[in-house]
Amino acid sequence: MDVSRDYTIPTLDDVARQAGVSTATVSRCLNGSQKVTDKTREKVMQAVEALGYTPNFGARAMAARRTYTMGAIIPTMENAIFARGVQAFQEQLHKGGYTLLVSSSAYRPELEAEQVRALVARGADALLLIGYDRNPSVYEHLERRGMPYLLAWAYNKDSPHPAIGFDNRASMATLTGAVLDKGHRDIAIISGIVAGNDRAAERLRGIRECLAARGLDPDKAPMIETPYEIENGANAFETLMQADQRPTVVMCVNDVLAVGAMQRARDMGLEVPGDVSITGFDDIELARIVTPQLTTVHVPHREMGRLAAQELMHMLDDARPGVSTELQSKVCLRGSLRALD
Amino acid sequence: MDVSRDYTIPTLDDVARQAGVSTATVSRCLNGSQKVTDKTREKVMQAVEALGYTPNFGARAMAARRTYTMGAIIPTMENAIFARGVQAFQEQLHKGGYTLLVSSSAYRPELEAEQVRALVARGADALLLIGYDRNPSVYEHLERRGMPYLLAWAYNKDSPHPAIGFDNRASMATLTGAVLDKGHRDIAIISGIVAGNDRAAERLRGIRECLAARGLDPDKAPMIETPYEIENGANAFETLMQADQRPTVVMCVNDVLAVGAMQRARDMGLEVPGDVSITGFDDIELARIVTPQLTTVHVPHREMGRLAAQELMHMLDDARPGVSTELQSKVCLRGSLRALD
DNA sequence: CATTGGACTGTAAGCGCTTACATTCGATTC
DNA sequence: GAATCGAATGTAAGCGCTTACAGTCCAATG
Repeated sequence: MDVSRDYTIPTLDDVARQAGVSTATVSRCLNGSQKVTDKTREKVMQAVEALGYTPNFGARAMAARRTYTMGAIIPTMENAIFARGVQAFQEQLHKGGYTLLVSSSAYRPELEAEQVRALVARGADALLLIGYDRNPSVYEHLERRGMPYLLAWAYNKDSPHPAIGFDNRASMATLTGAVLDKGHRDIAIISGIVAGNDRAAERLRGIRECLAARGLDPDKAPMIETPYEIENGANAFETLMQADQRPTVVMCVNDVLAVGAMQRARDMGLEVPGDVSITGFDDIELARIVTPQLTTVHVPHREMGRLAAQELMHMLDDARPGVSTELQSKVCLRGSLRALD
Repeated sequence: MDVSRDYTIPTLDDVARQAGVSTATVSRCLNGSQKVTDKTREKVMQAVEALGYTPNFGARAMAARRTYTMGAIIPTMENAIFARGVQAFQEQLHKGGYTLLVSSSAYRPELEAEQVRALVARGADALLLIGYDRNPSVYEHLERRGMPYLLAWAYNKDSPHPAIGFDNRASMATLTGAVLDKGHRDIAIISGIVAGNDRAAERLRGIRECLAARGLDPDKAPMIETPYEIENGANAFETLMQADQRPTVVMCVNDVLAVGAMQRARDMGLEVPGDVSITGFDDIELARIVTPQLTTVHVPHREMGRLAAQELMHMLDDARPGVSTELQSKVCLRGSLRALD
């Protein structure tokens, strides 16, 4: 008798023995196959209950070669940029009987590649990734194993990769237009790190193109590039405001940076929007919590998440390639942006 | 020739064949065993590279009966209450070579039980859970399989379960004392749902006990119990402020509710803290972002996460039961609480 | 009553990996 | 040069599950 452990993890065999049937029958019960008598099913379920049996996921995955698990790799969990979208993604998956595994790449490309491998290794049936820019070897790895994937938070009609998102460049251009319409000409920019981040890059481009189209020189607009953190937004703002010619508006490439800017403005004793206007992008929850509320671009996060889940499940069910979808964003004018007289 | 798929997922066997060695040798290379010649190792690594091989996690878990994966089940990912702690938890685990799997129970006990099973099934070596209150069957299930676990965000010296956290009741009592010291006597309370949530329950108790100790009747303090959502905090605040005798301070059981309250105060045209003071609990990032900054209780989230990871890894390494640790919280007096004249 | 067919159940072959144990191979020692 | 021994490598037995295929059973049929 083995004394070292007085507990045993019950297996399918244990259940089968206890119920007096074969393992195949137990498996069939557990997987909702019709070909089981009610009487048998009941016996089995009782045994399962009595033993406190839970199927071993790894074994099941290996035998069935299907896990009903989706993987998602997002650049960050620390700030809320992706929270709502992922939440909706997961809710929709849940309805379809799928489980979601999320991991974060901290905006580091090599980490993303590692996470992809990890999720693939864990048997994810398909993957959700953010944006287009990444090492080609990642796409290669995915192709090589025939792993279905979908990109989100970006849309580029010229790309071969299936994606569901919106046009970051055009959205930001629209917002910039609105800022110019308010009479602003001295614009400063706080951007996220552009390398390996097409969303940030496209948004920045959107501002510059709009400025150029309106006859302003984009290169004249002071710009700071900094990682997506509230604190960084605050520091960047402070630096920008120390220039000889202060900007009348600071446009941030996302809400997190913008909130940091607002915070520092307050700490510096500057009124928003009286002394300086501030804009963001994403319309995360924070945008409405700050005082004044933040002018930003609303992204249909929830819908994007939901549709991404649907598309991925269809791809799997029908074994067909992914289809891209473009969603619309919307500029939200709120208190942080004022009209110049 | 199989035409239906032109890709094949390489296996250990493929690598072994390509490298001209046995699967055992390949496995040894991959798992860092010393017993391999440098020459052999090199051959193997080349084959791995050439084939783009990634080990199948499920198979590995099954064979090795160890996954180097920890599971954590937190009540919510949607608001940031647990974000920093979990982040630190995961960083520390990473240093020890562990991977973290997180899932959220949405404050629903039955869902938590399901998640526990799911993580166990996925082969988690150990689990991190939040607080004490849960269905006994969960603890039973854990015991039965000999699954190591640790509780966090709460500490109760009388409980048999290993935990790492702080005394929610005493912390809240201290804050309440500070509020009373400022001259407040008309206190209203916004609490989270207490059922199945010992943290909320203890915090509430902390307020009531402090009031009683100071000769005030706890039952006189208006109280609203509502789920942890900004919006709910806002609504509760509005309701409380419609009473005949307005409170001079609204104490919230966590920062999320408090931020909601502040938001609604602003929308109702009430000055904080001029017209009404507001306090929170947790000291999440938001607490410093709102204007005025929130008076709250600082919880050592990061340290808690880090220590939890260490303890769990030690439990696994030494195959020993968990040890409880109590951490200290600290009241942070900030702009949202004013002294009554 | 023998035959047939359909519905359920059982048998057993893997899924891709780790690892105890057996084997081989050199180098060292006498 | 034979014996010895430790290190490197190979062999093969599972880990817990699903599922193709085979087998069984019983009611319906002739």
